[in-house]
Amino acid sequence: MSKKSPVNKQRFVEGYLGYLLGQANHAVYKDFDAQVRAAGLSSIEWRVLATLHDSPALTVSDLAHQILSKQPTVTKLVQRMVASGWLELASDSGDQRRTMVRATRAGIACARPLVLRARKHEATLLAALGEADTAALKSALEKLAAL
Amino acid sequence: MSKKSPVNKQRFVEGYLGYLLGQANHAVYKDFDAQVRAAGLSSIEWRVLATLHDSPALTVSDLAHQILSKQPTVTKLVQRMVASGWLELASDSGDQRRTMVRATRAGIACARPLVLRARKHEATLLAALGEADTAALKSALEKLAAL
DNA sequence: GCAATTTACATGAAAATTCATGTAATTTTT
DNA sequence: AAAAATTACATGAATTTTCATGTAAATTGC
Repeated sequence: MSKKSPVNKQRFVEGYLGYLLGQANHAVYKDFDAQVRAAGLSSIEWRVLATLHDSPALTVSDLAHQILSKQPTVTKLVQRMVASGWLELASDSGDQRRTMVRATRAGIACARPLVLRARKHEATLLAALGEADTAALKSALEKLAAL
Repeated sequence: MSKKSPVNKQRFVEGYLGYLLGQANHAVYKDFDAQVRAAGLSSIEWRVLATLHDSPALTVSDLAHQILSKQPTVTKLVQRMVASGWLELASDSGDQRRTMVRATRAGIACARPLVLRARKHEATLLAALGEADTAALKSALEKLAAL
């Protein structure tokens, strides 16, 4: 690995917010990813089902926005997930341009145990952080996300 | 867009740490991304140069680890960036298996103005957060990244 | 010091993503 | 109400990423 010097900010990326966020994100996600793969999902498919399993149908664009991906990516991802039986499409009677996407029973069934594990995993992490830090962290992240 | 209800945690992803981190990460990165593209870099190329512009040569694996990517991805990314003149390769006399990667003058010259802008961008964001929240945030993120 | 194992990277084929653009439905202008 | 502009999504081609595996160098065990 690499020797860890205590608070060594020689290099730009050390301490840089973008890098810290990326690292934390990656660290948090990495453990859990194994469980996602074991359930037969890719990371992005998990994000889709985590979003849709307890949500009414979303448009392709809304879904793309929620999972932080681009519209063409999601169009094709959704097509694959429909073929896999995890999602289904419907049209919006009010606006024929829209493609409404929702989870099927199978998709929800696939997501549910993962959601439970995700909650547990999060609880473990947050317990390690402590309540005070957790509250501060979530609040700061929400502020950042809101710009 | 979507109506914002105040603290509505009906849906799983709302308030979920993985989602919050992803959102914050995305929000922070998104503004800045335009400047990266304007400098002729992709996001991942920026990460490489941000890492290498002020660092001694790294192995391909170390670089992959630092930019949170996989080794084959980085091998090929590096090959492209060598062709673009931003990186150069060297061998390690002690271990012939290694490929050492470092930024060229051109790569450093490309990165430097972006680094300045990244610092400014970060300062703006953190100013909006406030000093206390900033300290708490960075500390919590470091803890998370350390597992 | 040789065989077995591990480490570091490269690579080919397959899959996913992205960009640019296309098409159709809706909304806005005038 | 027709034309213009915008919105929502799909798609083809090119690029990038990923997985599985290959190769060569270094390390470990005996």
